[in-house]
Amino acid sequence: MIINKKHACHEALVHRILSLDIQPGSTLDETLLSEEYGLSRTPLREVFQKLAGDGYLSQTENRGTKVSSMDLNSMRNFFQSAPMIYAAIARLAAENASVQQLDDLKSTQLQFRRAGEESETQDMAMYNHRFHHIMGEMAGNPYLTPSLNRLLIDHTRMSQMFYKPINSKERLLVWEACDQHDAMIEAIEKRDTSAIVQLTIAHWELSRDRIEKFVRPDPLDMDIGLQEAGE
Amino acid sequence: MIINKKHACHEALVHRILSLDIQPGSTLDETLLSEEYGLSRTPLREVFQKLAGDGYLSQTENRGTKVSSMDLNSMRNFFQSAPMIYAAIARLAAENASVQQLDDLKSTQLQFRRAGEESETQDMAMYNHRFHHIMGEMAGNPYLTPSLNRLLIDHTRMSQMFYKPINSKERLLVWEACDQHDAMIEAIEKRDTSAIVQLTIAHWELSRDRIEKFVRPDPLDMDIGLQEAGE
DNA sequence: TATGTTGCAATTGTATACAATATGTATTAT
DNA sequence: ATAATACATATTGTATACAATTGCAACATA
Repeated sequence: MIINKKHACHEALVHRILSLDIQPGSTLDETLLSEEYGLSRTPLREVFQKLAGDGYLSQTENRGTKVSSMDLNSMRNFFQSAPMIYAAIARLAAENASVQQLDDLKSTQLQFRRAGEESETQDMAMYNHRFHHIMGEMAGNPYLTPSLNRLLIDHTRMSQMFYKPINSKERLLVWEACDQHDAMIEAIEKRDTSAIVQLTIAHWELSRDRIEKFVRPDPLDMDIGLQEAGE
Repeated sequence: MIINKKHACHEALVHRILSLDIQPGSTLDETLLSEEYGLSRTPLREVFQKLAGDGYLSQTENRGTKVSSMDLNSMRNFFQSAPMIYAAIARLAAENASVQQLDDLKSTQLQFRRAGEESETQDMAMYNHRFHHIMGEMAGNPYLTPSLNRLLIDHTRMSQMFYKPINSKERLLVWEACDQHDAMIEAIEKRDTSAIVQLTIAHWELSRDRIEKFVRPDPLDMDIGLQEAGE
């Protein structure tokens, strides 16, 4: 293997956290995981420290390590700050993106679209995550990327929570989001800052509406609703 | 002692980095520091990991730990993103501050002013740092605070670099900044969001102008300048 | 002289044993 | 029966020995 066990463990944990395989708020067992990934507790703890620094985990002294929780309060904060950061990152990305980064973004977008065609919702969420993570790298602003990455963690986890089962109507929205990615790539290539900001806001609103729609779905048929209320 | 050696080491390193006692870009010796702070390499490395996660240090695999550098590029990024984050944090702080946090802020401001009266520039920079750090806690937005705290690290370090020797004219600006702090406290107390944003922008511009003034000072007397150029 | 190879010293990374702290359970006293 | 204490167990934190990697320098070779 090219990369070492520590990296493998790090990547695996990131994936498991983003995919909600390990639920928000659940505590991690050092001994168990160290055996699972074939390393001793010392390097595993270092992985924990790094993941905690990146916002995946939260550590309490003498009381172990938990996966960062997602309560109502953090969701409120999320919706409050995401648009600003996303827009700022997008503008900087368009200004500073290198060709390698653009290639990286394009190939990620290809994989994202392919996952969409095959309805691999889990993969989609991951490639979407990577897409926006690369945008952060393009921006290259070490003061903003930490915020972006923390937002992305919870954005991806919400995706997993909220739009796992896709019905036929919602599929259209997925393709719209996918097309927006393509448009964003084009805007970055042209260094069109106003276009990328516009697109990013539209992209955000689409995502937000989907989440909102899931949280507050169309009400049931009145008759049924009243019957249930009167039971 | 109340807190343990690990915390003490963490605090000490933070102080030494912010005060430029350890210069940006310099590498840290694990063995040396572990002896200095009386702990073994394992917990010291954990301190390193945490400080790296917070942006104080940067680690490269198999190649040790360095204090985060401050080059021209990072300064550009700093000036680009600081106002946005500061303003957003200030608004949220005014909306969400608790009474304990306000008390904390007030006592920090008292210490800041006292340090100013005694011309303890080092202490001033530290209390100023804490002042704005508390504002971040007041905002209570885990997606924005990491960016704020990264900005504050370099903002404080720039203060140390740039306005160490204070001349009589610049003293007035210091008092202006100090008064702005008081006004900010008042605005937070009144939950006056538009006032706090205004004040924060003014506060930022004052700080920025001082740094700019230092980087690009008033030119020398023309005669002298021409003589030197013709030598 | 420039380049590449080999070996040594220094530094970083990992495993494991041990210490400290927390948690759960049983026992005792009221 | 309940509360408090003490003990046992599990988990986290630290020290240290050992392994792996890097960087440097001396040497050889083209």
